[in-house]
Amino acid sequence: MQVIAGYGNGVSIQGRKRSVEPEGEPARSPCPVSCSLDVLGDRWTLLVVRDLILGHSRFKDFAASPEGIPTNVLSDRLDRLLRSGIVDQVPVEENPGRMGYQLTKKGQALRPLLEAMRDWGLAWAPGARALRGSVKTPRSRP
Amino acid sequence: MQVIAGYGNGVSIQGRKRSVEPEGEPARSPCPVSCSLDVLGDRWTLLVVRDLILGHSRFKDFAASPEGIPTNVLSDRLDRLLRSGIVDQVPVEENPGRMGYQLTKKGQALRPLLEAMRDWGLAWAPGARALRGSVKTPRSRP
DNA sequence: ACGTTCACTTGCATTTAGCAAGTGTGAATA
DNA sequence: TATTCACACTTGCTAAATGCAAGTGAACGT
Repeated sequence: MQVIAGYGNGVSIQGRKRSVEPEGEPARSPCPVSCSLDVLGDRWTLLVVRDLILGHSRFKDFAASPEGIPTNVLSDRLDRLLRSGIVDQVPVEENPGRMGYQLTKKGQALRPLLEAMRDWGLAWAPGARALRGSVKTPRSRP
Repeated sequence: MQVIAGYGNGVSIQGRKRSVEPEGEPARSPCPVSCSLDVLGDRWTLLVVRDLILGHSRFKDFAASPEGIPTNVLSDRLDRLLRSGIVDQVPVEENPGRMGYQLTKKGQALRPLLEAMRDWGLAWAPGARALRGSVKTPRSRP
């Protein structure tokens, strides 16, 4: 489901802005870990968040990431991220009328989680290695 | 696939110890976040790790968690966790001959990740609330 | 005006999740 | 010893999600 051009909430600009309806499924339990996994628990969602943290903002950029997310899955994940308030849409600077994605406050709050995941991966996952342009822990300037 | 009684690695004790063969799929990319998600990226795996951190060690305990993991999925996740070296099996203390699960060092290293997930859930997930016996940040004694 | 890029959608085969029921072994009980 | 019970799974089946290739239409560049 993805209403493209409609009245009501999520006013469309040239058939590009998705309508953002609140959300779907009920939580499996009140456990905060479980609730987080209800939103983030799959193989792709956090990779999109990673890309957003790295500064990517457009569909093609997410699709071009080395893991190769299928476009229908990407479309679905962006939709969920919008509905759960982790990202929102803004007109692309160099090209208004085209929409890009960015993290909301709620989404930016995922940075420590991504960093923990990166750290564990570096320490314990066999094939992982530090990458140019990977998520960095912010440091106070010297 | 789950060899129950066999010679070779993973010597069985009364048909309860799973054979632990290295692992399956190749990494999607060398990104440490992606590599972590290759192992942890689904709706159940980290809930099992949470239970292990909470001190649970047996199949029935995981199965009894409020999220209600199906037993076939639980079986599969324990298998993967074993193969990826995040948990191992030990005889249950009060009842040797019965096997329980526990975190390895690699698995214990997931604690910061779980804590980050708990923190984000508490701060941003609608239905989340702190639970008795939930994952706690260890504090230095006063 | 025309072709290209972009952001998706659609169709379809394969895989995984979810549910209920069944199986074999060890432990407890009669 | 025979029965029952609990436990740790497995099996079978349906529904949903994933993965891949191809298609669509608005926007952009020329």
